[in-house]
Amino acid sequence: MAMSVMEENSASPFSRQLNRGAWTPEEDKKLAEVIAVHGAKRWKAIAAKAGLKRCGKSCRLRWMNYLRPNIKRGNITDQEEDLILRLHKLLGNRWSLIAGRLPGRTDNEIKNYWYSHLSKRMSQASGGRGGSRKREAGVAEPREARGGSPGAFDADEFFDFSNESPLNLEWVSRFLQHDNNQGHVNKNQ
DNA sequence: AACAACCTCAACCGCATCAGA
DNA sequence: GTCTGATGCGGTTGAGGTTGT
Repeated sequence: MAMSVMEENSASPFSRQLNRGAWTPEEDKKLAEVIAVHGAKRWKAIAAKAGLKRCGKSCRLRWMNYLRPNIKRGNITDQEEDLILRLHKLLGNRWSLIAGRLPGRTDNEIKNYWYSHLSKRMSQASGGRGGSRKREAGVAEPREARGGSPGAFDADEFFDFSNESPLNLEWVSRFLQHDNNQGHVNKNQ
């Protein structure tokens, strides 16, 4: 298992012919074309079909964070920022879960926004040290907690408002009510 | 104008989990 | 039940841009 990962994204001699670094418009175009035909799955095969010297993982990331339709680019709104702050307070560094509540935003974008804007502000607000963003989040949880740990707060269930617009006010008010009542629920799971 | 320091964000890495054989 | 490849996620890095001196 580990071998497959190592084989795909390490800098081993076996992968040195792979492109790295920034994607070119040509690569983007090829990738989008292949995904349009074959769908966004089997990334290794997609990379091969597109003739890209990229690993499947890199193709997936590029698609998910940049090329995917409905990606909302540009400034995070005040409403979104407030939501991120509150969701992070509740969920910790579960960026994909937070991103799921912000249509058009990616986990990577939210993570970057957190580290570059919000964590700094949070540490200032709490009299913290500021400075390096490394290791500042502090509320990261064990990996086994991901995907919903049994018995504890089930974020997936909590956020299952499948018939609702993710940003509608009812959901927000439900969330805020929960947050006010159990604001620290995430911390000691 | 030149340089340094800082900031932002796209991309990479390593690991865990999922799913199919 | 085990193995293996694929996928998803959070943490981290580094290039390029911006701001300050």
